[in-house]
Amino acid sequence: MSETSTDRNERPARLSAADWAQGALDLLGEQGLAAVGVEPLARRLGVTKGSFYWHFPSREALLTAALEHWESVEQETVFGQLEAISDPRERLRALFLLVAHEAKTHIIYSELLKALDHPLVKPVMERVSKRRLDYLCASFRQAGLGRADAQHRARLAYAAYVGFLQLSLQLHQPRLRHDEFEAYVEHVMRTLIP
Amino acid sequence: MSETSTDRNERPARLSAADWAQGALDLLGEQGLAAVGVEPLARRLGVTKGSFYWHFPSREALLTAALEHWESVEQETVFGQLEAISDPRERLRALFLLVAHEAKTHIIYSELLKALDHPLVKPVMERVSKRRLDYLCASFRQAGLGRADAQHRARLAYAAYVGFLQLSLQLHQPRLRHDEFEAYVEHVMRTLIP
DNA sequence: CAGACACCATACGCAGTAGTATGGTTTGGA
DNA sequence: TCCAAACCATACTACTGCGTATGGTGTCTG
Repeated sequence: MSETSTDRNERPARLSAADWAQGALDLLGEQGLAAVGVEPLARRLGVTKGSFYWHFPSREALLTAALEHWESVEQETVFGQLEAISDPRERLRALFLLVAHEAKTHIIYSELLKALDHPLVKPVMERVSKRRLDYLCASFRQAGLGRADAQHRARLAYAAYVGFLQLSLQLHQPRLRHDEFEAYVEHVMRTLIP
Repeated sequence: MSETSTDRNERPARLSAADWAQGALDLLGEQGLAAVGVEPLARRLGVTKGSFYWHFPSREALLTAALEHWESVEQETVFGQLEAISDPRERLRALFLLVAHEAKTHIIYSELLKALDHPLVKPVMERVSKRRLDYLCASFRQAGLGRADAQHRARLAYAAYVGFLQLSLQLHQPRLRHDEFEAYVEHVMRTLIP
């Protein structure tokens, strides 16, 4: 991510605005939005906030940049691989499996979900959630459901996704074993995919 | 809640520990756990923190008391009314409808869900969530599902509940109109109740 | 009526964070 | 080589929150 770093590994590296934004996203995924502060992040990156305020005018600007970057990456990450699959049922299955094997994007999504009261987060999440919901709804329609049913089923499936994230990532729940988890995903797909 | 208040209305009231705990829950439901601070809450109650530290030794103690109170009330509020219904399918329907018409308990539950990283919150939520999940699982079993299916269906239903809370309470989502909302609940029940 | 106790205000110390000001160091290019 | 820009450190101010110390006011009781 950082072109300005030495070939070696770490220490004597100059930072770019993108490095700060990426660091913010890392911290966000690990400890939540509240933990994304200027000084903590600076310590983490091995510099002081004197560096930060050269790249960004404020903490808000950092969050804006980080969220913007996440939102753009999120698009292709989640939906990019699914465009190829033509059969809607198979595509829904693939989507469930993709989402189930928790990637980094989902961790960040989960943390952002917990920070929906923040004015910078809300509009981003509204856009992302709406896109996903619409995609789900369209897929369920293609799978044969009627207009209203598809909408409701999409909402249900998406709520299940969100709830699963919270319960499994945050609460460390009985921490499903791998096979048990696969069985759960199978059950969900059988239940929700027409 | 406060026995020590004047018959009139507000101002010249002495506070009890229970008043502080209730105030903490109110604030928690409105602005999240992070907003439950000693001084902010004191301002809200029209006193200073000098009062607070007479009733509680620390902020932690306040949170502990508030969570304890919430957990005990939560029990009867959610499950109390359902014990009466014998038919498992009808009981599940009633549960869905009860939960769907968002009460105050669910708002607090939702906020606590966003604060699961907090050491005082996690054990409480683990207990509450486990009780609810077990209850759901047992009901699905009584409704005819096998052992594994009941467990998975319970997990799915509970995830849908959690996700619905986050999406509808936090994100103000297209903000379902009343009839549309009822239709959604109907769809969920048709889909999830065997 | 006079303590005694419950409840509260005021004032303080300490720590953490946002943001500013300013000067120092490194780097690339003329 | 030398300058200018990019990058960073240090040292501040201001604010907010937790917790403590201490003294004040209302109320109940003997």
